[in-house]
Amino acid sequence: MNKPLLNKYADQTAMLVAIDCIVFGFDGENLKILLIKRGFEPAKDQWSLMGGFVGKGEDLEAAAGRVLFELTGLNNVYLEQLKTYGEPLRDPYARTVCVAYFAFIDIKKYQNQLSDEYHAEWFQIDEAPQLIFDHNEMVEEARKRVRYKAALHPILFELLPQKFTIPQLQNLYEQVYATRIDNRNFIRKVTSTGLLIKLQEKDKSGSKRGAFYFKLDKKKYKAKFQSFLNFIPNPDQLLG
Amino acid sequence: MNKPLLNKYADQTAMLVAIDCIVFGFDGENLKILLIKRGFEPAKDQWSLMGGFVGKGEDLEAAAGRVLFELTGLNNVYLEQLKTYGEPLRDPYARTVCVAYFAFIDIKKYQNQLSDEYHAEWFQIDEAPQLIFDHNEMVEEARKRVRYKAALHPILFELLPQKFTIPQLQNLYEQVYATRIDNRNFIRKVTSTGLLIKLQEKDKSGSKRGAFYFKLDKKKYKAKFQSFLNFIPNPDQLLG
DNA sequence: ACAAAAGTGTTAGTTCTACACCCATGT
DNA sequence: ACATGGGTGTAGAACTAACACTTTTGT
Repeated sequence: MNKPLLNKYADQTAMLVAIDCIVFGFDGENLKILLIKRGFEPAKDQWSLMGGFVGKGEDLEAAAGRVLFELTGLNNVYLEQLKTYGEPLRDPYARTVCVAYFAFIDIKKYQNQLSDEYHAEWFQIDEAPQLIFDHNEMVEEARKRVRYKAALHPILFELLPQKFTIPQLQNLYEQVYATRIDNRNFIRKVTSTGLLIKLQEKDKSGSKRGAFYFKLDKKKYKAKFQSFLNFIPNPDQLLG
Repeated sequence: MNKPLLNKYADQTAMLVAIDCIVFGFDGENLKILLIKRGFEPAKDQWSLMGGFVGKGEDLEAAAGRVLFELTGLNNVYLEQLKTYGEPLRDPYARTVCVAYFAFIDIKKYQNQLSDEYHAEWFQIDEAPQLIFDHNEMVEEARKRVRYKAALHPILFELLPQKFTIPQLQNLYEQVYATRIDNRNFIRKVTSTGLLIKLQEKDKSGSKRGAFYFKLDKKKYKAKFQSFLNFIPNPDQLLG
């Protein structure tokens, strides 16, 4: 801005604004998050969420997208603003307000080599290390938000490849909610949404019989995304 | 912070951080929002949300609470972080990242005289004027969020006085969703939650017969706040 | 007596959950 | 032939939505 600051503005304290991303991935077995080894002080070499400062003329979501691209080489990642953290001492070095985003990526699209400079690693959520600043709290809130949202909306499809099987999908829900789901009821629910298109092809990697692949009906997915779908039985009990 | 900035930090652009509050109130008839006439440039004398800059050692939520207190004279207001807005040009005067909160207050507790310096006024939402910057967008998103959340959680009680009648409560839901609700089904739902304690006293202002007052069972309210309560029939259709 | 809002029950349809067996295939 | 995971059906319970009349009381 090249205008002179007005009185009301002039007295204010400017702060750094950062974004951090909680990146979730699913490898078919476990739900994971992507962490990096921080390359600079403070807290150099400690595990951390991937983040970065918001640039001068940069929008918040654009900053998150940029940071994700730097880390994963992926664009068009599912990205949602989680919450903004502004506790004055959260970053011991400078007053930094942090807008946290969570992201879902198809873990198989992740290009490990691209992120060598960050020493990025996937962790099972329960086995994740201690993180810097308030990042553990962010991860916890992101998990809660994901559980909340996925109980009502078909958000978890963003974690799967384009072709997936229903057992894979069920396993993903079971991971997210750390619970067992009855497969007959689950299949009935997901198919009754009309969101899935059955393919001829089968995935034989998981069993001898093989499981049919499905893909998302993109149009219906977009149309129904805001509907309450109720994938999870008794969700109340699982949201703690 | 009195340490020297590190390289990684030193190059970054500091920004102003503000909070804005979408303050909802309910007068028994209509759902309203509280707006002020902005007292300083830019956009002096235009209608605006109540807001303020985040102070040097101040937490975000504390800043929102402070601003609300300045405006209404009330403490312990229901306050929830909505979303953070950071479009680079959203404030034409200086790069300002804004953390928006929404608040619910019992409109009768509002002390009009305290806010004379802001020229605050209650507006029916549909009759609200054009607001500065991106504030109209914030109001729209807050309305959506309230509709979403109130369909599942007993949040709207925060808008009512301690004693309220079921017809008042129903009217509030009807205002929020701009819909008519069947009173028999509504009563059954709210009473079956166990959240209400019936008082002996009646409110005779609305009818000759009078309607019994109820109050919240605070313990159950806290315990059940996270449960999915489903107050609204077919909520999908109403959330647009 | 009547107007105006409060309060009360029932039924049919839908959805939810719990539950157990057969199927297809590779080895 | 058998082991492994994939896929299918049903019945009882719970919940939802649609629906209309009686009660109370101030005027």
